[in-house]
Amino acid sequence: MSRPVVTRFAPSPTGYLHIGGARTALFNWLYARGRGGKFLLRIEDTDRERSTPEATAAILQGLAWLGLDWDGEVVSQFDRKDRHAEVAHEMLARGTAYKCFATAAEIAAFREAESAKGVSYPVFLSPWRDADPATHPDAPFAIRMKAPRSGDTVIDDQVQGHVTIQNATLDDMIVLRSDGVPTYMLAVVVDDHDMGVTHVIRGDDHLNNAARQAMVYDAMGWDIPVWAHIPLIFGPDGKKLSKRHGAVGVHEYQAMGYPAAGMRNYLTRLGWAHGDAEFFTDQQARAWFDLAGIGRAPARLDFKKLENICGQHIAAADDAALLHEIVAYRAAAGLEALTGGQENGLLRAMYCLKDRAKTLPELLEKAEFVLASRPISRDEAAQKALDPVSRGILHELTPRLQNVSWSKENLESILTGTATAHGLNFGKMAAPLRSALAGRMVTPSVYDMMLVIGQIETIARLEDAAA
RNA sequence: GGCCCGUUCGUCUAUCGGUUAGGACACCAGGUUUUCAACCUGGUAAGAGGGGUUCGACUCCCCUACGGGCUGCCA
Repeated sequence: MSRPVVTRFAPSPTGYLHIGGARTALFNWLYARGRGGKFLLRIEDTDRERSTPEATAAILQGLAWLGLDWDGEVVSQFDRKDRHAEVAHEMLARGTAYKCFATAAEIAAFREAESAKGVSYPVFLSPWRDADPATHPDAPFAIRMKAPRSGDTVIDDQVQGHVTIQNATLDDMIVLRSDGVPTYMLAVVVDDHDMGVTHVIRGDDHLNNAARQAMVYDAMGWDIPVWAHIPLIFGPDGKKLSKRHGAVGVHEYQAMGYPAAGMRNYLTRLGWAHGDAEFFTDQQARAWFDLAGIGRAPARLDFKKLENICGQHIAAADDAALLHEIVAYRAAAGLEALTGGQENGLLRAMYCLKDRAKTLPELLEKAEFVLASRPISRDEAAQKALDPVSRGILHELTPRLQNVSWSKENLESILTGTATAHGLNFGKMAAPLRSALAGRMVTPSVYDMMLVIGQIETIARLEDAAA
């Protein structure tokens, strides 16, 4: 009985990929990928005024960054307008739609008159619904769906449950405009049907529309897909997400240095739960994701939790993969590309870097010791750590490091030995060492730094600092 | 205005009529420590309000409040 799952993401190309849209795409992707199904992409570009190729490119880029791959070609809704019109005419032929000659001005006048009379819900009832074709004028007409005027339409939604909408509150929606251009309400249904979409997972701003769309499916005798209307995402203050909240486009999250795996995990968990699972891999997400686990209330963005999750993913990431992600991040953030030497250094240092950073820029900050080259520039705190006494100790240290085999054990005994000789605990001595080696005070362990940059470079930097 | 949806710790959530309402992030206190990150121990903290139904409601029903959505020849 179970047909293969086909889901889709259908953004309109009027801007960047919104974080909420990204989550919708992610849910669709997870659902399909977890079931061996297909995940399709359709660009709803029928609004020629607002659609731009740049926006389409931005959306594709955003999906690519998040690692959401789609099956087949990207479908352009605009390209399918002839098919939409064909369906509208078929509805006409079936008698489930009719020609309406009412002009926009007439409809506007009707609404105005109705609200003036105090009617709170002016549903426009076209006088042409049951008109004799013989009375049709030779004028432009729109095609309206002949919707049921009584009774209820029940949407069986996987997230919202059974939602009942009274048909009397719905007007006969236009499926084909008088200029022959199909409306969105018709196009979605035709496209979803033609593309074989079995599960429609989308924002709950479409919940009410689902009733009208169900009518189109019925009018054409098509199977209604499984519906799942998911709540929107709110800003940290519980208000609708908008630009004043800061980052709303996924590209901004990339530029802030959140790893894609962390974003996927966080976004999956936002509005969906699988028991107490908080941190999980893509494999687990695909295996666990289901419609039943989706919550009904809008969720707020929480950057602290995003960071925490991202930190765990950075720590768990493969070194080479992490390096690639860092390279991409720097490009996205408009930072200078790393040199080959810096990349190699990063790779060697990754083991002591990745479990101390929650974001990529934080990792890079702590990697300064391997990214910088002599002479090491020091920030203010690092300069303060190099007082005369400290310099003296560094100076005294270098010969001891000269003829030693470079291992953590040896370094440990030399450094702690020197510290105790001066009546210092190791913490006191680590400060000038950090300053000398990295030029800053927030770094990996001093042993790790020395091991990574090597004996010669270590001694050179200590001598520089002691001078 | 009408219709539709929603409401558990600050936040994300678990619970699917019977629990001392659990976990995670954040926060606070203490510990560890080589800075940061991390880690260990403990702690503060929730069913919007009001009615029902029931032996028993966070859970089912109704009302109110608040939030959101839809109400276009926009998508």
